[in-house]
This record gives sequence, C-alpha cells and structure tokens, in this order.
Amino acid sequence: MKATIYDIAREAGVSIATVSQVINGKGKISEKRRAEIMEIMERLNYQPSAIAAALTGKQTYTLGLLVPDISNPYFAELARAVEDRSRQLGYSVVICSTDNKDERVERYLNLLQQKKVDGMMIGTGIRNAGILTPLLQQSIPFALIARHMPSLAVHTVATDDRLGGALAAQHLLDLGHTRVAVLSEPARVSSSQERLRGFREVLEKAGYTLAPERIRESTAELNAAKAAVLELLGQSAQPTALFCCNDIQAIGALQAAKELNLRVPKELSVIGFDNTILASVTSPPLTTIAQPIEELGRHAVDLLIEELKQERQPARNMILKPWLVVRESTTKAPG
Amino acid sequence: MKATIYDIAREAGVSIATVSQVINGKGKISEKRRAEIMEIMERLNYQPSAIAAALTGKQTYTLGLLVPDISNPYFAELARAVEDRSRQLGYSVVICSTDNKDERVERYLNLLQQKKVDGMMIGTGIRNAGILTPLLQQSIPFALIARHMPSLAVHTVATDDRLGGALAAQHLLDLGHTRVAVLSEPARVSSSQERLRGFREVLEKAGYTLAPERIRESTAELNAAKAAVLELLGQSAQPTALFCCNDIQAIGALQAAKELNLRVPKELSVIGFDNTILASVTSPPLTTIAQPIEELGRHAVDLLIEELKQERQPARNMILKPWLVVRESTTKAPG
DNA sequence: TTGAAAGCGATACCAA
DNA sequence: TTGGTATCGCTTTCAA
Repeated sequence: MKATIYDIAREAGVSIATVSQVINGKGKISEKRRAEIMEIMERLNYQPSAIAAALTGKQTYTLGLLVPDISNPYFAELARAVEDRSRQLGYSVVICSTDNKDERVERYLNLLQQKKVDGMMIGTGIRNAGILTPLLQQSIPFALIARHMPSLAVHTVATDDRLGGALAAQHLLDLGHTRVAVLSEPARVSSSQERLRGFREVLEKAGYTLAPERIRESTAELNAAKAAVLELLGQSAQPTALFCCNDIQAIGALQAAKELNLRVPKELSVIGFDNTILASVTSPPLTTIAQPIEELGRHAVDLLIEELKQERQPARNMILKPWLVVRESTTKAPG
Repeated sequence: MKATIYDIAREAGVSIATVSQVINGKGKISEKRRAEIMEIMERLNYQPSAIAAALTGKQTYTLGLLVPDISNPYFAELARAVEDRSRQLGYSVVICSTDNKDERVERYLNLLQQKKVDGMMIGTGIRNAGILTPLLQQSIPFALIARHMPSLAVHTVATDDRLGGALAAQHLLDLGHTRVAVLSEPARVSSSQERLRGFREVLEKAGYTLAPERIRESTAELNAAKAAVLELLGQSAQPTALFCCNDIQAIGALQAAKELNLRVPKELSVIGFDNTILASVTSPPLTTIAQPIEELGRHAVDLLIEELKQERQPARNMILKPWLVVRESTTKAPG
C-alpha cells in the first residue's frame, strides 16, 4: 500500500503535524528532525496525496484547457505553449477537446470544476455565453484564448483577427487581385467572422465588393474544406484569389485546386491563417497570416496565475498582432 | 460558496448518507425522496466534489497520457484518439509532454500518482526502465503505447515497427533503389531502432548493405532533420532514396532536397513513417508507412479500463500492422 | 428506507 | 519547536 503521512509520522516518532510542516517547509522544525523526516519519506517513497491536500483548500496546481480539437495543429501548438509555460510555473494542464459543441463544453466545465482545477483557459467557441455564468458565480478564474465574449468581463488573450483579415486582403490587393473569394468557418467561430470582416472592410474601402456567393463556410476539416472550395470554384467567373480562415482550410483549397487542374499560385492564389507547421510544408508553401501562438499561450497562463495569486483582478484584454508571412501560394493576379 | 452535500441534506431534511445514495444511485431510496433531493441539487447547482470522493477511495475517472511532444501531429492525433475513446467510456485525460526526458517523465509520473489518476498510458521513450517500478509496486495500472519495455510485464499496444521498416525497404527495392540511406531517431527511441532493423534486414536479404555513413540520426524536429539530411546528402555517391523514421523528418528531407536543388522523387525518393496529416499536404505528397493511430489509442484505453474493472490481468501485447501508403515522393530509381 | 458515525489523508490553529 | 485535534466533503458499513 501507499505510504501516508501517518506512516511517516509513526516511523519518525513524531506527529503528523510535524511531518506536514516539513512537507510544506513551514513552521520551525529543527534541522535534525527535518533531515530525519526527509530521509524517511525518501526511504518509504512517500508521495503526499494531492487529493487530500486539495480537500483542505490547498491549490491543486492544475489548470484546464478547452480546445475544439487537439489534432488540429493550431490547437496542438497552442496546447504545447500553454503546457510549457504552466510547467515552468509549477502547474499541470488538463486538455479537453470539445468539438465546438456547447454540450461538451458544459460537461468539461463541470468536470474541471469537480476536479477543482485552479483555473481554466477556454480556447473553444461557445454559442451560449450563459454556460459560463456558473464559473463566474463561483469565481473560478478563467481566461479566454482567441475567443471573445463581449458580454462578460473576463480576461482575454487574442489575436487581432480583424487586422489579420485586413492584412490578407491588402496582400491580395497589392498583387492586383480584385476577384477574390473567402472560405470562412461557421458563424459560431467568432474569430473567423472577425477575419472575414477585416478582409471585407479593406476590400470595400478599395472599392471592391465581396459578393455572398464568393463566401463559403466549412469546418476546419480537410475534406469539408476541400468540398467547399470545389463548389466555390465551380462558379462562373472564378476568383483569382482565395482567403481561407485557417491553414487546414487553405490546404483543402490547395487540394481542390489540384483536382481541378488549377495551378497555385499561377491561376489561383491561396492565403491561409495561423502559420502552423502545416503552412511551411505544403506544396507550394503557404502564404498565411501568422498568429503569435506561443505568446497567446504564455500570456493566457500568466494572466490566470497572476489572478490566482492576487484575488480578482480587473478583466484584462490583450490583443496581439498577427503578421503576414509570404511564401509561394500567392502571386500577381493573372492578366 | 459552493454547495456541499451537507447543504443539500439540510435543505431536504435528510442525512448526508441519503443524499450520497441518491448521487450514486445506490441503496433503496423512495422515489419521492429521490425526486425531492434531485430537485434540490438542481436548484442549488450542486456539483459533488470529485476530490472528496476520490479521497474515500472512489475512482477519479481520470487517465494520464505521457507523450514526448503534443505539438508533433503524430502525438496530437494519438492524443485525440485516446481522448475520444476515454470520453466515450466516461473518463477524462491529462496529457503531459515529456520532451523525451527521463527527469520529466518521472516528475509527471509522480504528479499523476498524486492526483490519483486511475491509470496511465505511456507513449514516450524511457531510457531507464527503473523509473517505472514505483508504478508497478503500487500496482497502478498502466499501458505502453508504441513503446516496448521487454523487461517489464505490462500491457503494450504498438505498431509492428520492424514490419514497417521492412515495408519501406521493400517498396524502395521494388522501385529499383539499391543505394539508400536512413534518417533515424536517437537510440533511446526504440520504435525507431526497430524500423531501422526491419529496413536493414530486408535490404541485406536482398544482397545489399546499409553502410554506417548512410545512416544519420536526428530528433523529430524539422530543422534538426533538415540539417541531418543536408549532411547525409553531402556525401559522394549520393543515395537515390531515403527512408525517414517519421513524417516530420521526411519533411525535413524534402526541404533539404529543395535547398540542394535535388528534385523529389526524380533524383531522390523519400519515404516517411506515421501517415499523419502532414504526409498528405507536402509537396510532393509523401509516400509513407501508415500507423493505425486511432486504433492504437483506442486499444490502449480499452486495455487500461478493462484492467481497472477486473483486477490484474495478465499483461497483453497487441501489435498492430502498419501499411504502405504510396503517394508521390517515391519513384523508380534513376538510371 | 433512512441515519449515525467512522474513516480517507492532508492542513492549520491553538496549546504545550 | 512540537503535538493534539478539528476540519475539508464524501462513501460506506451497521443499526435502527
């Protein structure tokens, strides 16, 4: 059986209170006793029960992270960043994939609460902000990553998606593209809507319009994206450039183009969003809008942990700047 | 403050024991009481404390998963599979990235123990099998994914790496390649060594040899792999084909080839391993050995949970078959 | 069908 | 410096 604090105390001939002090480096214990007790803990391979400690109100040193899909490289890279920073600071992370379903978000939120995580980071879309109110009521610290809930006063770390969309549009305009199309994510993904908005604004300011039939939606799955793009390109008056709201979709676009024997970028320029590892390995390599993924993760963790230490901070809103990474999937408009 | 079982009991005018029975659907409680208590729990937004329950010996319904790097798509896809299956079965998963360092593995192992996870899955390399003995002693169920510890009698789910290597070699031989090279992972990654072994065996059986200078090692990082391949290709008598022990390395190889103006597959055939999303998006798309990632994850979870239910099973060893996926990065040997 | 009470393994306050 | 003990929230006999 596992050794408990009682075993250690008995073995050392002291009380459990003393052992507890040694474990936590509190109180005044004589050097001799301390060494003695440490030695016994070592010998019995004693691991204090985090469960029991948590029950008495101690922190669990665990954070929760909700993402839609950990197998999407963007979220995997984000998770990695969150995990790295957390570990540096002595916390561990429970990662949950929600598939962008409110029902699952709710289940995981409950689960994490029951497990008494010290804080949560939410990087998944939520349709109904209401499911977050229990968290607020019980004042469990949390932060949103790359999502916005304007109705709630919570910490937020995000990329300036609108600017990202604008950068994409400007890049295409600079290359002379005026007949452009967009592959966006479903309306529930607010970041995607912002990207679309920024894109459209720049386009319109330049005197062009983005007709509704030039916009398609798909999830962030390769095949869904590919199918959507096939439809999009089936139209008369094909666009000369396509803005996709994430790299996976952009890859779906590359594959669709290939299937239609459309050469990228010669006949169709494609620009993505995220700048995950995917963007650097495609053929042609993907021009894309880069998100500061590592920073997003790091700041979210920092914000959360800061809040843990000093009670209720005013909600902060960090907006990080995206930037354009030009590779080989975009070029001058034909003609 | 959060409601506890006492609040519910008081409100309902019953004892906490009764409430506990209702929560767990045990014992015989009158329909009326049950409904009453349920209603109160609902109203007070009561969430039983998983922490307190765990302390009394109940399961935590949490599993641990150790991988070297969650931002590597192979492990991200594996984690996704593990998570999906676990959720189906009512468990949640704590994912930890170890960076292939024993020291971190040990830390996480302790952490997971302290958190009293019900079982662990280890998909990370371990140099010193000794750090697993505490787990065995305390009979915490665990399973190895895609790793082998022949010295330990533990559940193992893995791909037949040797066969995978053999398939790769056979494919290259079939295409007429005899001057081949290998990019493997460091010796501590046993799966990689097995792939190399299988590859070499087939090659030698066909009467060819794999000279030491034709083998390079690198980690599973893009840049490291690229650098290693640049060295490898710098030799006189360049190989006509290259087998890489994972897709990321293969991509590093594609990039190195590009830098050297070597056309793939015309002048250099490249074959990878894993068949992650990466393989389908590169240029050219990557011929690779596919691992049944989803099955690996699923079986590992099933094995573990089976063990949780029925005490100590004999250690099982599931070896799943890899297969060849031919895309466009390999072709007939020149000449 | 329900309740009283003894743990589970730690923490922390108050005495000694 | 140390120890006694109440406490955290829940599960689980054993009685009633």
